[in-house]
Amino acid sequence: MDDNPTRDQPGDTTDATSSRAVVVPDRPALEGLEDKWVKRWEEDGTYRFDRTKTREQIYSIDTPPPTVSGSLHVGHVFSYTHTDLVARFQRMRGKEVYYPMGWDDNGLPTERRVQNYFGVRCDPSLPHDDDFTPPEKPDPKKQVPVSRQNFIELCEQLVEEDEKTFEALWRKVGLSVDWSQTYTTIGEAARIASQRAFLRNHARGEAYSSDAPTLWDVTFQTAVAQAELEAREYPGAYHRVAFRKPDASPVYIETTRPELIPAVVALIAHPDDERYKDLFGTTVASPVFGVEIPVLSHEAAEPEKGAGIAMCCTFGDLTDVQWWRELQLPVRTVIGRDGRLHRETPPWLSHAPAATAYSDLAGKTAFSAREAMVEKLRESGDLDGEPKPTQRMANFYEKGDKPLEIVSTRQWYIKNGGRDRALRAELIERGGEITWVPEYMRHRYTNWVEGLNGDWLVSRQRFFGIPFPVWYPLDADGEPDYEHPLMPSEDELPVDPSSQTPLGYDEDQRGKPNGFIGDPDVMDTWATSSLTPQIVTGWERDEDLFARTFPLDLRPQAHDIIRTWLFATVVRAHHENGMVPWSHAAISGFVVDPDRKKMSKSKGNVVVPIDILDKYGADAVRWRAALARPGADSPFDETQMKVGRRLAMKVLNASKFVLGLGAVETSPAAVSAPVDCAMLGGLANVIARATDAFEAYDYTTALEVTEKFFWEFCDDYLELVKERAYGGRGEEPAASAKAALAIALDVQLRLLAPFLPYVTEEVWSWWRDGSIHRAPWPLVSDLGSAASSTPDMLAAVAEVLTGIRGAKSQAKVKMRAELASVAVTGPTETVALVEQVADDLRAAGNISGDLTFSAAEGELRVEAEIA
RNA sequence: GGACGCAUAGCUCAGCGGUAGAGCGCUGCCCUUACAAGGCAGAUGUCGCAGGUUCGAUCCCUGCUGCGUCCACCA
Repeated sequence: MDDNPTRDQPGDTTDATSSRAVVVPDRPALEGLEDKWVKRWEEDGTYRFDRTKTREQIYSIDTPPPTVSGSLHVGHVFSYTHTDLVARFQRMRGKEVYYPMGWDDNGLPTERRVQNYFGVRCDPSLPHDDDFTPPEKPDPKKQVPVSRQNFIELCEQLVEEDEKTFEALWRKVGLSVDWSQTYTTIGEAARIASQRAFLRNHARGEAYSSDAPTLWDVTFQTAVAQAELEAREYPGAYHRVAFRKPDASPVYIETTRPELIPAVVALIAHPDDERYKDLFGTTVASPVFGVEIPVLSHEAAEPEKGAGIAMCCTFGDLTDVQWWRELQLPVRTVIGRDGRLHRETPPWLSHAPAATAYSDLAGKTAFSAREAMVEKLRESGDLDGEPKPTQRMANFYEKGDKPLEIVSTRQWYIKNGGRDRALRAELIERGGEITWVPEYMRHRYTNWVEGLNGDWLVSRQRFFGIPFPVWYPLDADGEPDYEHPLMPSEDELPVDPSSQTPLGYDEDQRGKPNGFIGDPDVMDTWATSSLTPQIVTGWERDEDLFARTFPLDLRPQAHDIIRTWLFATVVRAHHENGMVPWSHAAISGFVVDPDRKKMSKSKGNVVVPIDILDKYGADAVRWRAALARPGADSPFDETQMKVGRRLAMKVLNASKFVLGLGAVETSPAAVSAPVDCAMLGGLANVIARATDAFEAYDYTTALEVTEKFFWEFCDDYLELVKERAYGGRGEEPAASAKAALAIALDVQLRLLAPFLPYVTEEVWSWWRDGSIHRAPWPLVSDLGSAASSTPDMLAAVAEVLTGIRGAKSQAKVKMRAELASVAVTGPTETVALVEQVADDLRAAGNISGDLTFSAAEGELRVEAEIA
């Protein structure tokens, strides 16, 4: 590893000061600090991970890989800053911080961006074109079809550009990431890890394939998982429809999906429902098609809903799936993967007049088929009244805009406790092993796991993703044998079954009888990102690194993906490692717009981070981010950035002043004046409180405590000791003030360093060697005996100062105005404390006449007379 | 419908058994030799509602109301 001097743990800071020239600029400025230090930190390897450290010395972070196909908004900047605050604190506490960065470039969002950006679409049937160049001007209406491989190449090309932009932004924000430790979710390490973990899941029986009803997005033509669902309002209408008993009398059901009447397999009511008890076991005829349908009973039927008796189709909703499974009903599928009714007439409708009726629906989308069906029901007299419009909730794929259908397909699943009580209990217990920040976020996890209704569907019928390392043998008829998949050994990974062959087969046997086919599916992006702990720590790739970093210390992420990313990650580590992958989960809130609405591109309320960073500076933006407590949503208010900027400016100016006095000696032994000791006593409390807060991941309190002290330090203490520090009352009193100033500055810079990495580093460079970000976090013991046990003294003196300033403000004179007399009265003890600082007060208040102190009833009072 | 969170100054938020706090904003003053993209000073509240516990409740308990988030809800 490198042997850069900045890497040395400090200890060199104390002797560095004496031998080194202190260079304080005349006009310190915030402008240019970011470029300067980003460059220096890179050159010096300030945040480079030292892998010689042991697990106990290391603090490791499972950073969320941002989706590079999207754009970063202020919310990202805030939450990544939160992680960086913790990283910087831990680093200064002496931990070697393992802080990598990943890019999530895998999956559907990238595909969509590539389609729009280049004006292409993937057609897997096309051969690869070596010389392909995308159209110069992408035409969204006429996307050029390209082969799967060309498409993936374009994905990789675009993603690389995006990643550079993202990295530049993160560097500017000041993330103390080790930029030599990056990964992508489509990169080789991720591909190998994903396939290896899958092979092991499969070998242990945790992954299986199954041909079963699946939630299906007809736009993207892929299966989706429960975790990717979003319930949305969707306009529909109740249709009251008659099924006919053998005597032709009607049994009315209500449905919002009359187009599924050709797919009805049963009518179902609750077993205790008196209205339908007599019908159980009999059959009725479906309207229009006249198919004979059994009437059955099932507990899941709800008497209050609709007519109390439901038509069960394969498949309209998840209740249908339950009935179909539990009542062992036949499959009568009419909706295909493209969301249209099958073009061929289904066998159970092959008789006249059903076939004729169906031919009018064949090939139509669900929407048009519904209209056509309603017309037929009207004609046949089976529609009772008019359809009643309603807003119903329907499941959507979170990225899609058409309601999901349920289609029977073969898919890969990973067991997640959704169908196994014992596993579910184990996973809930794993959630309990994690320290949640904030604590109440654990409920989101528990709730989700308790509500699971099936295993985790991990296969997607897409292109830009990690393929399943699976082939299937074909029988003599060319039919795949899904029960006996062919899998590679781990040392062959990564494999692409569409271009590589399984052991014992030749490429020319692909797709031939007695040959093989590759599994065409890719893994869902969560199936890869659920392995980020393993990917970043070098699981099965770099056992040495793995031993030093796994399980990790921290998983930072937002609350909306607890059910997806966090839970999936726990599932994988539980299966593979038998433990939770990290000890802490820190959950960030969102940045919302001033109306408390979540920022989203479609609402047009997204704030672009680079503009804010350029305008106020990274330190200011980080300061604002730090005020958002873990888990709490935070409204974006640009005016608050100004406050952060002012703090950063104040750090520069106050430092310039202190160091300009020549106050650079930080020996506590030189501090003798009681008020100096009192100030350091207050600072000792601040160190203790900020440290405790940071240890508990409460960076907000750490900042508040530190910042409050800093402003008081500037407004009161600096003003108070200015004259004395200039040497107005002799050398020893001046030396005490200067030492106290230098110590306080040194400590406060370090306390502020995680929040304001740029200004603190800048000031540090004026008088210290090495990076402040590798300096040790301050300890109360650094202040030695100089910190007095009466920090109240400074507060009392500040109150008198305020009284003096108030008198001048009221008299509308300038603050330097001379005072003829000042009388301080109040509680005996407080007055006694203040009296010890009489000389400083006299100088700070420019009191030329009497300054008297006397005990009196009531609060501390200051009477001042203008000269 | 379920879970969780929130409700304190105009705004954003601290506080959490003992006389209500900060920053922003607002008002006034000050070109002060660290700082005018500044400094100083000042005003501002039935601490959501109703009960209970307590000598005492913004704080603890119960209920309610409102807001937010996640989940469930397709007959």
